[in-house]
Amino acid sequence: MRLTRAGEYAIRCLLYLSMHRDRGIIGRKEIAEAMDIPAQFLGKVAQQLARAGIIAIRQGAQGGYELVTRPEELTLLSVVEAIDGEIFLNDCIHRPESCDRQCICSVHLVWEKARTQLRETLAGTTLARLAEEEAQGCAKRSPGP
Amino acid sequence: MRLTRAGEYAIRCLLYLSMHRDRGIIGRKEIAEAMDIPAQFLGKVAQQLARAGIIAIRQGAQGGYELVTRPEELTLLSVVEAIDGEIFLNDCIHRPESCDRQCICSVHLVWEKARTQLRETLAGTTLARLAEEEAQGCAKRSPGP
DNA sequence: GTATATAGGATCAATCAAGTCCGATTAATC
DNA sequence: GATTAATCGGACTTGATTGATCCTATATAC
Repeated sequence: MRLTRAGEYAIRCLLYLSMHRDRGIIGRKEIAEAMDIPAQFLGKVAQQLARAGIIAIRQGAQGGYELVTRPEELTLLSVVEAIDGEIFLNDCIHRPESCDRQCICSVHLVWEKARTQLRETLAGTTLARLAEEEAQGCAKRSPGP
Repeated sequence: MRLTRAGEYAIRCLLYLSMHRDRGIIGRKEIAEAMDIPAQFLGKVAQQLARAGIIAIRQGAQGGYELVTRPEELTLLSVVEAIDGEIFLNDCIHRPESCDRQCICSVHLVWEKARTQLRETLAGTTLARLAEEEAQGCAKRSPGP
């Protein structure tokens, strides 16, 4: 599973919104410029985030995006899966019907384990924590638990 | 990082070779038929495995492929990386120059951690163990340590 | 020398990623 | 209410990648 650009942009956008939550609605253009995201493309990404219930979109003048999920409850996993779909590492696990071989299952177990680990790692990281670490600056990082 | 078909075929091929190691050189056609791999495509995959020093290829009549790495020492990681290249989950980690943003590093740490976990899981699985589990049949699996 | 079998380069169709364009729509403001 | 600001959302483009297949060259057993 590869994190696409769209997924990366989604994380950046939400990071910005998390760090400026007190300001409410923030324009797409501001976010795009601050976080180096093509503005039009951000529009696409934002639509998906809105459909997933992560942000709210306000159209018209003074419109923009607003976080409607608490950053403490927003995990990287939900962000990535809202954009790129469910994480899977190979076709056979995602679509069992694409692989009718019965005896590769020992291999599948390994991939299943790897997938679970990956999802748990992403599920264990909240936007709130990322925003906090960003605010502290890059010099003072901690790898976290 | 997505396991490609080529990677899946490589694993199947090596699994077959591991389970029939005593027979030495085995023809491409036999492997292809037994493991449901397009024969021509297996040729491409085999070339990469040979370049990585995992198998030896014998041309000509009675030619075929032979395992030259001990299955006990052959890990899923080395197989996958021989075929699909080094595992990475996003561009920014693979090519740091593609992302000159300084303050996404807290995010990068998470991806780095996930990547390391994934590689360790794959590195902890040998072809020997997979072959053994295959031999025992699917009904009697154990998730492993 | 002939039959057998892989090597390796070229090619191809399908899919996907990443992004752009543009008319439609919505909302604030004068 | 007209204007202006801003996003929506579908169509489109471009480039890369995947998953093959075809064909000629080459190597080997017999």
